[in-house]
Amino acid sequence: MAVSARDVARMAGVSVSTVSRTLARPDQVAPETRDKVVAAARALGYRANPAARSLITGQTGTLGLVVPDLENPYFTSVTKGVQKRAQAAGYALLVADSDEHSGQEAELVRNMASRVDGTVLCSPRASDDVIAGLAQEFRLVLVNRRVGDIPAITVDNADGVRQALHHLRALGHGRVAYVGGPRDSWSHGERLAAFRSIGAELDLDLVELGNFRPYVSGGVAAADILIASGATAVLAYNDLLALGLLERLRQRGVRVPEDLSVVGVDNVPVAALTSPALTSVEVPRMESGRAAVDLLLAEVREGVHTAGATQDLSVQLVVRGSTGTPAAAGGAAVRHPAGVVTT
Amino acid sequence: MAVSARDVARMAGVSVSTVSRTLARPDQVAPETRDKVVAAARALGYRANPAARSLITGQTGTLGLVVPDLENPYFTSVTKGVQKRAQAAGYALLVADSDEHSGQEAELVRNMASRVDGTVLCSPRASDDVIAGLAQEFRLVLVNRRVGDIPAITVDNADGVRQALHHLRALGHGRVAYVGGPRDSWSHGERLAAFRSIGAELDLDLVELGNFRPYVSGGVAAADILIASGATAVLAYNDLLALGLLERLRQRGVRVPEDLSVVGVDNVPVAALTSPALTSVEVPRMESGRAAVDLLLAEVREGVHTAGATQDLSVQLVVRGSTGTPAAAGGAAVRHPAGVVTT
DNA sequence: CTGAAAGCGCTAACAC
DNA sequence: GTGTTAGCGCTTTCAG
Repeated sequence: MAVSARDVARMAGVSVSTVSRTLARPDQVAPETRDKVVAAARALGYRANPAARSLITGQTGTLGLVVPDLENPYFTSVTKGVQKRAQAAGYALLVADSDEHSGQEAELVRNMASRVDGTVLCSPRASDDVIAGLAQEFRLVLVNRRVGDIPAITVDNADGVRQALHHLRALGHGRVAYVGGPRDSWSHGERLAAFRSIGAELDLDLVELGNFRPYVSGGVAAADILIASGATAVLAYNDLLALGLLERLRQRGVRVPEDLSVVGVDNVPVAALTSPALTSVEVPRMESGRAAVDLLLAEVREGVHTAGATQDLSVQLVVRGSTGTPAAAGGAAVRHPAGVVTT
Repeated sequence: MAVSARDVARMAGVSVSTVSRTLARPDQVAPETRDKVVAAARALGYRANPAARSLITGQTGTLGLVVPDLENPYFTSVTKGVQKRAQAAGYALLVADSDEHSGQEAELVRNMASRVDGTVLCSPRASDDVIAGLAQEFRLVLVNRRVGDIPAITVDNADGVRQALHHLRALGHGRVAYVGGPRDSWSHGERLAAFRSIGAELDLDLVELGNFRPYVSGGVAAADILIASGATAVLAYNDLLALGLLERLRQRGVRVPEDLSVVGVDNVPVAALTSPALTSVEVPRMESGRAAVDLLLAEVREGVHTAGATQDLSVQLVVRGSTGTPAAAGGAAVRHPAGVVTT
């Protein structure tokens, strides 16, 4: 067994409660007593047993995180952000992966609930009802999802789509496609809605290609449909999909950006590495994680449900090689001169 | 407060110990009592408090994982493997990231030690002494590191390098460079040693380019030195480095694979997405994580230190577009006809 | 300022 | 088969 407070107490010649008090509120203890205790604790390498502490305080000193897929570089970054912030605040981090399976999310949250002081639920695919139920039972912060007034961190999806479409429009594209993500993804819903409304505003000829799994393979699957659609530009739900598109387009001999322009979302690190490099809407990945932890800790510490405390982070289009002016090929001619400011 | 065993006991009309027993060893309880208890537990949504349980059993039902960098796709995959296996075994997973800082590793392990039943320490950069000390104090399984007879999962680095060099040799390359990873990385040491010995065996003209941080930026930094070295082929410590090489080589107008062949290690998913796609030594990423958990659980369950229980996983070169026969350009002529079998 | 006492929720002997 | 008892290691009143 590890060294306990009793060992420290014995060595320092004080009682267990003094040991506890010394570590919790050093100022309420006589300086010399404190020194003795601290010395003994250090000598023995004492670390308070978190289980025993939890039992009495009701706090675990641990936070939870549930993501759809750890291998998706977007979630990887969010995870890193959450981890760093939690660590900085002295909290440990429990991580679970739902494998893009909406049914598992609630179960995972429930499983970790008794081990954590609060949970960050990132990009959940579960229904509003399920999430609302969870939030009622446990301390929850959502990322990339809005459900009632549950505290949440989101990004300005509509603005990202706006930047992308204005950019494509400015380049002269007339017919633009959207390769959708998971049907149950809230972000997908937001992006699709923005695609429709902003595309209409810009008088763009829109084509929706359907829903695809948010992996490279999804993009590969969507590419042929895209080619057949006659669009000269495409916005993908995320970079993984866009990367899959790029891959298959190359196979099919469709040149990017000469024949077709591609824009992704997330600006994951690998987007810069393909050739041509992928143009993408950068979203603050780590920052979302950090902000979520801040929200969670604010609640934990104040013990209150800071209802409605949310944050909508801004995004920024990063233009790289994969967007360009439509060529003669299958391309629509430039119908409107470029002149739209893309902020 | 959540519902406790006492609530269940009261509702079922039994004692607390019967509740506990019913959940732990249902067969040692009368069927009808069991039914009552189970019904009550379900009705109340009872979940045993893990802190209270830990306190008495000394087990936490949680495993720990420490990696150098969550954003490195290699570690991401290991993490996913660890998470999946832990989850499958009914364990929660605590994750910490040392940010490639060797000094932090011991601290992170210590911090989580009291919250977990054991820790997977992946690719640690710390010294043997530090790690040996840690292992003496806590239950530890190493990944990509061998220290004494601490249980460990490794991959056959020498064989990977062998496959890569034989492949390059078969293609006719005579002068081959190695772009090293972190000096403190055990895998780097293994790969470098194999590069030297196998390179010598093959009568290759070897050039060592030094140590670089295992990121894309490291590869970018190494590329110019590589070009100046006159090598016609290069093996990089890992794919991130290789990707950085590819990026900078393109900028410099060096054609891959015509002028220079590049081989990476890990075969991370993005290796397939560049053009030309990266040839890489595939290592079992998730599998390493799963195997590590299996080792850990074996110890936890048997309570014994299965000293020396280790596993060396095999690897496999994946040949893609980025390796080819050296061209006239800066290239050494084919000095030995290709004829080496690359297994 | 410090110690004694009570108990967090659970499990594990030990009786019955 | 089931209840009673005694803690696990810690924090926290409450006395002194």
